[in-house]
Amino acid sequence: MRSHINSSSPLAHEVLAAVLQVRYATLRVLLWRRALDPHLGRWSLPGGRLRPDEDVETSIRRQLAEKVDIRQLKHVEQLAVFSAPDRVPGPRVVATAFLGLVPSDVDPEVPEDTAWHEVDNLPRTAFDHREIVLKARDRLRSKLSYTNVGFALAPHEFTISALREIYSAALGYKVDATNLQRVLSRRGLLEPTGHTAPSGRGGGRPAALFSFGCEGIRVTDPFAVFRPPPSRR
Amino acid sequence: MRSHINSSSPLAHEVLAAVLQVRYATLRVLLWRRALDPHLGRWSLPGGRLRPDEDVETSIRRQLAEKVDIRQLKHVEQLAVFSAPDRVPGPRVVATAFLGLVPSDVDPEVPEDTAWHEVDNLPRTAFDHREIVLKARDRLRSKLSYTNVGFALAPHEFTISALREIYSAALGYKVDATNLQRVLSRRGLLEPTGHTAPSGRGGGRPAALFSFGCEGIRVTDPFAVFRPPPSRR
DNA sequence: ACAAAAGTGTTTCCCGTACACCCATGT
DNA sequence: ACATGGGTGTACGGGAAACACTTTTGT
Repeated sequence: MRSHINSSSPLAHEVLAAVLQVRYATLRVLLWRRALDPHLGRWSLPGGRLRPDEDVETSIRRQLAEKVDIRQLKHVEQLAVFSAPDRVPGPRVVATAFLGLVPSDVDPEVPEDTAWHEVDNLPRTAFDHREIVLKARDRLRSKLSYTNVGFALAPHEFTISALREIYSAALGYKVDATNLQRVLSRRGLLEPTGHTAPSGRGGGRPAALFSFGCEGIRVTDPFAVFRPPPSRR
Repeated sequence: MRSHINSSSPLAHEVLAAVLQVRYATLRVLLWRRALDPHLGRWSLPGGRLRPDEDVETSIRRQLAEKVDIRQLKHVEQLAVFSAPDRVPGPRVVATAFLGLVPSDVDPEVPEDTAWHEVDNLPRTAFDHREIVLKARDRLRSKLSYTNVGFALAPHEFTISALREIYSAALGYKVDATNLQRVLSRRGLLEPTGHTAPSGRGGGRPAALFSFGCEGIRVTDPFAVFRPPPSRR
């Protein structure tokens, strides 16, 4: 029988975040170099202990504020719990992992011991952090296709080809600019701003600038199959 | 600076599971009546404290074994962490919630204080358990369309119309038997067993029996859009 | 014969893709 | 003029939904 009075086996709880950004046509993650002994010098995810008065999301936002300007974090979502008893040496720590997204146009001031790393070319990481990063990448990849998360990776204003670079880098393969525009337009996500970007060195037609109308994640393609019957009016 | 030595603010961690089953054309969840004081008498999710030597999935499987035959649990997956500081009265408890699925043909012996309840007509529940159940339901609904989770709700052998009842109950609206068969066949999930079911009281053609070939969850419709280019050979 | 339930065929629609073609600008 | 990159139009294919039609049983 379980009881809420019998408080057996308390343990520590940490929150970690894989903060992702697309830059230089690559998907990157924010890591910091450990300054303490277990796995000293290895790269690890930002985060830390859960405090008594905060829930996990509040906690990760607070802790990330030390690394990046919190307003630049356009999206945060729970990833999974990592709880293998030996996932860190010493006393047991259960971790709640998050996925965070930062638009590609911001270059946040990060502390000295912190740096961006290519997700597809990770350095040696501490503990199970590599696994967490890869899970974050996979989550992002699937959500790009059926939600509007793209807004959290894109600058406020962008050309279609810039957006194409972002989607391509995140997904790991080239997407067609034409169809990207068509799909996002059909879903009502793309708003023309009226502005245009100057054409590049070799000439070329100046590109129109767009922005994502909506803030906040939304499912845009909820049911691939077994759709509910269209609501009669 | 975070440290793995400075073990500040330990707390308790519990694991909970929303175990779902379709029966009598309704989606049901396994709840048990609390015998202890905080929220005594209210219905709550099975689960309990995480032990020092187990990860969360091992823990929930162990604890569910007290309620249902573990072999009947066809699918288990993490749902989310619930961590509001005041989610339970008294000392703080963080919960990792799971979704569990049981096929519709098993009628497990459940302890006396345990019973199935309609998900769409829940009784008063303890703590935040209602929220957890609804989240489990929503997760199941979306996964039915792009994965093969259906296998975890269906009996080993079934007719298409029986399967239709299951999908309809889980999704909350009628699905077309014809298209259900076509979609699942196209995805290579349905295997004809060769057997047929006897026809009902009013006659009617006897139905062919099918089974899901695969055990274990698989994504069957990975990318709605932005598909990777077909791999050249 | 008739009703009932299962299964099949056909049609339609929509979405995503591929690709050819047109447009605007710099040199 | 011509190269360069942006944008549009069109045609194709596939998957899913809707629904009529056929098949097989019981009464």
